[in-house]
Amino acid sequence: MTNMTIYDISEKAGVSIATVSRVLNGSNNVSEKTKKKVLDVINQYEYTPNAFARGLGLNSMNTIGLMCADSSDLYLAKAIYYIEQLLRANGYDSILCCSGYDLESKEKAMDVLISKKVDSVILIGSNYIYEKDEDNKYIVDAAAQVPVMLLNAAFDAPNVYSIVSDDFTSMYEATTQMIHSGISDILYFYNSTSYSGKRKLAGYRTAMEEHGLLKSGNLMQFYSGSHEDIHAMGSQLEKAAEKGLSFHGVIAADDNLALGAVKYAQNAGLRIPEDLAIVGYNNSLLTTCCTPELTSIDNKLETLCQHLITTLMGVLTGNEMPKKTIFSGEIISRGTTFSK
Amino acid sequence: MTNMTIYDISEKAGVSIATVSRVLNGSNNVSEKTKKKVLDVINQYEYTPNAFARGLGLNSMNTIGLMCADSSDLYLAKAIYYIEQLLRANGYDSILCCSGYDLESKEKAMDVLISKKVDSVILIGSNYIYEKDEDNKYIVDAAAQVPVMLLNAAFDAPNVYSIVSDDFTSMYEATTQMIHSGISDILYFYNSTSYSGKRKLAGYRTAMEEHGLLKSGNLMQFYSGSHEDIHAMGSQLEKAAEKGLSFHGVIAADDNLALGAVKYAQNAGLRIPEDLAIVGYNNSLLTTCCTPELTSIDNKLETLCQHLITTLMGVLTGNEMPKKTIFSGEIISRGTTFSK
DNA sequence: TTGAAAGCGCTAACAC
DNA sequence: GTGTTAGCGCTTTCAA
Repeated sequence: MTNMTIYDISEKAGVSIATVSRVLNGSNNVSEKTKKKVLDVINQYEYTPNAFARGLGLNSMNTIGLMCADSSDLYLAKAIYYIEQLLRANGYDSILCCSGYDLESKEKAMDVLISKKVDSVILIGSNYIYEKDEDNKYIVDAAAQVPVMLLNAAFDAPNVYSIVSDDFTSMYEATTQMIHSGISDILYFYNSTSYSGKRKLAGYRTAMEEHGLLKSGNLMQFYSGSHEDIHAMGSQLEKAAEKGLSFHGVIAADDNLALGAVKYAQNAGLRIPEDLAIVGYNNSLLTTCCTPELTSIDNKLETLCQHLITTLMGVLTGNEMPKKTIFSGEIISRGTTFSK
Repeated sequence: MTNMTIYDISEKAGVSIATVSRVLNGSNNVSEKTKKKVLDVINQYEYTPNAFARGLGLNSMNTIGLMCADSSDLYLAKAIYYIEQLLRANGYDSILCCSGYDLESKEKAMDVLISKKVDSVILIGSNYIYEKDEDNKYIVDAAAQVPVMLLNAAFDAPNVYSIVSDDFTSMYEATTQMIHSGISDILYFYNSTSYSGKRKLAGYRTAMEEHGLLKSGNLMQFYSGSHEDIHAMGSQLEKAAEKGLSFHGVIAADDNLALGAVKYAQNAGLRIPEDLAIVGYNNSLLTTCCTPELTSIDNKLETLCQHLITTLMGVLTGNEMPKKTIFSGEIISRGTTFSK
C-alpha cells in the first residue's frame, strides 16, 4: 500500500509518530523491541516517507546537482557516470542539468538546481569558469548557498572546491616528447578556450618556445565546428596545409580532434606516424577505433571523480577540505607516435 | 536576499500570502495592479519559493526520473541528452539514476526515483524488460504510481508507454541487402538479449533463413566482454575464424561491435568490404572514426526521444495517448559495405 | 479580487 | 525510551 503517512504507521504500530520518525532516521534512542515492531509495520505496508515533507523539515533532500554542458560528450558522459555512482554509494541522488555552453543558460541551469535545494552543485567540465570575474558571479552566488565543486576547472572563491588534472604539464610533456622524437613543426589543434583549454595550450606553447619552434601563429589551429564532425576537423587541417602550412606532428586538445588529424592524414596519403605523428587527449574509447591506434593523454578521470566526491563528502560533514587538488596525467603511447 | 518566505513577500507587498501564491502560480484572479506590486517585491528580493513546501502541497515537483543502465554508453548518453533538453523545454527537471544492468539494482533505482516523487519515470534503453513477467513487476508497480515511459523497449501494462525503433525490420533489411550483394556467410555479432537485442537477432535470422543460409549456429556470435574493449571483440572473431568458421560479412548489434570486426579484419589482413563486409547499428560517432567508414543503421534516436516526450506531456496533461509507437530505421551506407 | 485558515507529512525540541 | 507539539513554506478551499 502506498501513500501512507507516518501517522498511519504510528497507529498500526501502536506508538507515536516521533518514535516512527526515530526508527526511520536510525536514532539510537529506541528500544530494540519497539524498533522491530515499527519496522515490521513499515515493511508490511511498504511505507516510504514523503520526501517533500522530510525536505521541508531538514531543508535538504540528499540530492546533489550535476551540471555539464553536454551529457552526450564522451568525456563528460563518463564523468557523469562515475560521479553518479559514487554519489549513490554515499546515499545521495543526483539531479542532472545539461546547461549548454553559453553563460546565460548556465546561470539559468544553476538557478534551477539551487531552487531544487540541492546540497551541493558539481560543475563538470572546464567551461564553467570565465576570464572575466563578473562572468563567474553565478558561481560565487551559488557558493553562498551550497558548496560548489569544480571538475577540471579551478576558481578561487569561498566554498568553491577545485579538482583538476595538470593539463599544462601533460601537454608540455607530450609536446616535448614529440620534439625529442625529431619533429619540429608541430601543430596544435584545439576547440576550447576554457580554463583547461588555456592550460593545455600554454603547455604546448611553453614547450615549443623553449625550443624556439613556435615560428608561426598558424601552428595553433582553432576549430569551431561540431564536436562530432570528424570530417570537418580533417578538412580544416587539409586547408591549412594547402595554404602552405607545414607540420609533421599534431597535438590535439581531445581525441575527437586527433581523429580529425588521422582522417586528414589518410585522405592526404600521409603515413602515420612517419609523415604525421598525432597525440590526442582523454584516452577515450576513440583511441582504439582508428588505425593506427591513437596515442593519447590519460587525465585520470576516474581518480578525479573519486577525489571530488571524497572532498564533497568531507565538506558536507563539516570538515576542512583542500580548496584545490591537482592530479597529473599520463601519456599512453600507441601507434600514432614513435615509441620512445 | 535569499531564504525569504512567502510571508516576507506578502508583508513587503502589503498583501496576504494567498495573493502572493496566486501571483506565483499565474492565477488570473489577481488585479494587474496588485500583481505588479507583488512581482516587483519578488524581483527586488530575488525571492524563489521553497520547492519542498511547494511539493508538499502539490505532491509534485515537476521532476521526471531518468533511468539508464550506464550513462557513459555512447548511445544512452545521447538519449539522456535529448531527453533532458526536451524535458527542460517543457518545464520539467530530471533526476538521473544509473541503474546498472542487474535486476536488483534496477528495482532499487526505481524505488529511489519513486520515493523522490517524480511525476514519471523514463526507462532509457531496452534492457529493462525481462522475459519472465515476474521480473517486470517492478515496472508494473511503478506504473501504478506514475506513468512509465520506455525508450527502445516495449511492454504492455497499464500506464506504460513504449516508443521503439523497428529493429527487426532494420536488421532484416540490412541482412537481406548484404545477401543480395552476394555474401552468403554472414556472421551476426551481438552482446545483448534485451527486448531490442532479440528483435535485432530475429531480423537477421529471418532474412538468413528465408534464403536458406543459416547453416551453423556459430554464425551467431555472442560477445560478453566490456562494451568498450574493441580488441576483445576483434579477438573473439579471430578465434571463431581460427576454429574454421567462415564468414565474409558481419552484421553487428551496435557500432562498437562492428568496430571490433573492423579491427579483426585489419589484423587478419582482410580487405573491407571485399573480404569482409561490415554493418553496425546506431549510426554513432564511431562510424566516422575508422577506415573505411562504417555502414550503420540509424534508428532515429532524436525522433524517438521527441516522440517520447510528446507522449509523456500528453499523458501528464490527462490526454489519451498511444501505448506503443514504432518508428523505422534507415541504413546509412558507408565504406564497409558494397554500395548498392 | 482578496484574505483567513486549514492542511500537506515530516523533524526535532521539549516534556514525561 | 517514548509521546506531545510546534513549526517548515506553500497551496487551496471558503468567506468576505
